[in-house]
Amino acid sequence: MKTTISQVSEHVNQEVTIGSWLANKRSSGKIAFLQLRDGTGFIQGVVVKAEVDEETFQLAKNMTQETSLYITGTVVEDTRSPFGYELQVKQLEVIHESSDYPITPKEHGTEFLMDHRHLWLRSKKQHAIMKIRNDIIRATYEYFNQNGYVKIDPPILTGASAEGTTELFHTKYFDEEAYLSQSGQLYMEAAAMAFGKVFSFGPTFRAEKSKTRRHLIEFWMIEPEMAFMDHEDSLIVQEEYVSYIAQSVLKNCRLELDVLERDVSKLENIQAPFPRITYDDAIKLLKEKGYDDIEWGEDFGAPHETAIAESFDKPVFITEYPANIKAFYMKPHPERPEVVLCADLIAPEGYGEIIGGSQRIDDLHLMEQRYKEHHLTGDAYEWYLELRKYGSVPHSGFGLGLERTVAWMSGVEHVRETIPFPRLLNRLYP
RNA sequence: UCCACCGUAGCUCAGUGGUAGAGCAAUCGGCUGUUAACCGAUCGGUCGUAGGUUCGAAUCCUACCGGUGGAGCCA
Repeated sequence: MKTTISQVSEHVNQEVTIGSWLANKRSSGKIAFLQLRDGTGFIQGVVVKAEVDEETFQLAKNMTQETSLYITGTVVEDTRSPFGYELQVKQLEVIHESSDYPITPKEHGTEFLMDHRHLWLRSKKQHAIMKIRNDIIRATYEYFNQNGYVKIDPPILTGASAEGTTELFHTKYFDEEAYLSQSGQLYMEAAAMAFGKVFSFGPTFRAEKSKTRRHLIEFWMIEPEMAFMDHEDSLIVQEEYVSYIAQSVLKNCRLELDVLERDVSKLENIQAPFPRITYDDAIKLLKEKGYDDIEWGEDFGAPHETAIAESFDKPVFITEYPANIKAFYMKPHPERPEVVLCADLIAPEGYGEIIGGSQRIDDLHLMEQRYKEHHLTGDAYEWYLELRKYGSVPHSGFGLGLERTVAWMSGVEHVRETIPFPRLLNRLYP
């Protein structure tokens, strides 16, 4: 009977056939251990010389790394196996013999692994990270669908940008100039006015020459936008959603977290509500901690964010930033117009900013004033202004960076391992 | 873009002025419970590129190319 490694627990003491690849092997004169993978998991096949014909045993002994094969044997429970099960092999059928597979069981450097990303994805740790990524995406759809959101897909080719400050990728749109989307937000605001509560999930592109463990040139963002919800309502959605993801990963990815040696107590702690600190108090906190390289009105650097996050045992919201260091569309605080109704969610353990969100300006005249201040002119922005003209309502939204979230949940050091084929500074291949 | 460090065998690295090394991988042999298995043998190099100093350069100097870590910017 054909099955997969993930299904073997349902076939104990039965004979099964599994299409698989040889990840590694060990052998002695009379027994061979085949470490097999099939995409759904990893299992060990045991080939005992006395129990198979000579040809099969020789085949097992000489099999090369990453050879593809159909393996037939009896599923047995065995406590010596990390998966709880083993395959007592009866028969081997090689599909394709691999030779000189470059990624060996020993250590490799970053450049070599990145050059072989198409093969690196096969290894156990990368496999675990991608499974966690998949579960976070699945949990995202589940959470927003359960809470009455409609998934809306903003365009990737755009004629305008949400935040003019960051560098954009330029491209030709026939005879016009176009940009690759760096955020779907403006379109999601239009969608919220049509569907109430919406969310998007898609790639975004930033032509920033960033070179840190938290940056990718191409990354995926989840951007909910909610009509009739103010800043406070939005924070509640954010902490509920992030908690939902964390608990989902804990429930569905135990094996993967184990492979990654993730300290699960850190994930168990991700439960709403999250602590909040205003920008004003964050500045005070930093001063108390001895940081004298920042003044009110300046944005936090990575070390500042980490220092603030270290003061809390959960992710923390930093709220109400000065208006002049934030995006033009953010709504000013009603009593303090020098700050805006926004929040960044900072993850613990140095994973940095996971979410940026705000209540949006809903007043036409104020938005027109912001347009003037930011020199936003031309047709590209006209439609966005119209959203404030035809039944404008209070609304809020946020953007969650998927790769940073995956890195955080998985406990991996660098976001380049959290996307199948990362686009980095100076890396467009494979 | 700036700062720091690194480019030596397929991979990970040692070698700091006097004949190019180890472990892993690969190939051959041994081993009945291995967990990055182990033991023996074999194979494997224009020391990133170009120039300079020197009797002699992987080693010292200059430039360039590539990489890694960090900063800024951001999710």
